[in-house]
Amino acid sequence: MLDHGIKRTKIKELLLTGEVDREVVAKGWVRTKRESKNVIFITLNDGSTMHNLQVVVEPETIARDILDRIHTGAGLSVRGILIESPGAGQRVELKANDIILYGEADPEEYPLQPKKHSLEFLREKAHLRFRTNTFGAVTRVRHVMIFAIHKFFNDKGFYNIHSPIITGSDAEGAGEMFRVTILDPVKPPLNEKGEVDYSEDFFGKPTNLTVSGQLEAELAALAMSDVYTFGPTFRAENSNTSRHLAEFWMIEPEMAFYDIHDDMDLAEEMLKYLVKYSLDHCREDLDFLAKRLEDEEKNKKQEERSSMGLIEKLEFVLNNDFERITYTQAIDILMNSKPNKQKKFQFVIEKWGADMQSEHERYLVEKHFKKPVIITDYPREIKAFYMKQNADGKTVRAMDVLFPQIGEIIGGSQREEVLEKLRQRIREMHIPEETLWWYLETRKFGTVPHAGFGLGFERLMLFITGMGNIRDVIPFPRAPLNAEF
RNA sequence: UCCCCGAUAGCUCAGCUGGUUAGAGCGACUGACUGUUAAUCAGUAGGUCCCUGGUUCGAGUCCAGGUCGGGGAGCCA
Repeated sequence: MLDHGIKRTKIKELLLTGEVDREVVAKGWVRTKRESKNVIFITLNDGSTMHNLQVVVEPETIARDILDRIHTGAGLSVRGILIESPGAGQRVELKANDIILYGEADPEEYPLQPKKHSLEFLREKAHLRFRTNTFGAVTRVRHVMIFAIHKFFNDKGFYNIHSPIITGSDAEGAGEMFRVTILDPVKPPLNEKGEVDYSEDFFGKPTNLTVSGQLEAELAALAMSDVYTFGPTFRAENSNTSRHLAEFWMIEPEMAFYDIHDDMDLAEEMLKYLVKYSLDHCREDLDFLAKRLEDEEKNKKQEERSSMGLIEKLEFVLNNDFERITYTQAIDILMNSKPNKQKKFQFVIEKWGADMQSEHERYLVEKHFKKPVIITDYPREIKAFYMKQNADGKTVRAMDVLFPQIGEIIGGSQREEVLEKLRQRIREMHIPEETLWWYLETRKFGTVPHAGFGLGFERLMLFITGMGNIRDVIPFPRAPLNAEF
């Protein structure tokens, strides 16, 4: 678009290069306007950076009618000369010669006024919250993390696999699924028994949205060696927490010839890579989010305040090895812990085999080790059918990576590659074997040891940005009773 | 799904043991002033006190049910 006869330059570039005394065009949305007799200041943002461009207008140069209609939220194009700023606070500013007002924003109605808004309020305005500093920063960081994930795997020779979003198998066992159907919900076709006849449905059988791409990733890994998926994942659980979504994005690498230790090494290397990448490429946005978090912490009671700032927390993860312990060791630590002995835990650990609650995970990560912890070799009874069974007959080669505040950020395992052991586990868990025939054939033909894990992308985003609610790190969160926008 | 808390102006909130015209700050608007930085100062407008029912002479306030939101738990990533 050449509305002013000159190509538009993004604000990030205008501020970065700082080449003054040249004619440029900037486009964006008004954050604030300050008006006085001899000069008007318009603060413009176009999403390319946290920072705003200060547009300076001498009232007589621009039609009064236009100036009166510019308010917070309006969309404009400004042609002018980029000059050194005489004022403090910015190096350069744009002295306007011409302004095109694309769209007004009636200040009586526009919800985002130049003041602090609560995240809860902004969640209800998800269509406009991209225009706020906080959500703009989160959006930029989110993009950089998506890119870094692909770069990490690409540099290591992994292949990205698009696993299916609609699936005919409900054997993954990772949670409640969303049904996909074109049948009439009021009058579905029925069979002789009076049940819904899915042979009449689009796929000729019941289908759902995927809860995991892992099983398909395994198929690919058992030919391509190293693969990963990065796609949307759907869980129809009635989860109402700040850490769960009904629709989220998951990264699932799957590697042939990896054992559980290789798997852990990769998980740790990847998390550190992503943290470092964010510090190297999103520093301004992270500094802003750190400041935001700090201000928020000031309103908290002393004992609830976190001991580290956002940047320190990220650097801490980067500079320390994750603690690796077995489930058995974890249970020992917990059973001998003060809160357990004094019955301070809501769920007191009494014996080996108990499932760990988040209070226990939090104790290990935040109190005992004070750093990320990887727990391995869980009792087989509390883990999925596909996990590699240990020789002790009691445990499986699972690993969970636990992070402060968010808890489980990664769940993974070495996979059971021995056909008979896998079959036996499937039967014990009453999973219909025939629905997994294709999965089992990879163990029948050229099976090899392999491993993988799942990283919840929005959980990573929580950690990187320091945001407290998962609904604020994804543009349009889907959660129970919430599918607006 | 369970436990706890909340819903009052556009936003964030105050409103005592029920009492007559429901308040503040911010934002918006108007004016003054100013190379300003979420400017400053003065003024103006703005309310179905979430919904339904109940108790009462009288309900923003008390009770019951519901809806929505937040925190925690479970499920998990």
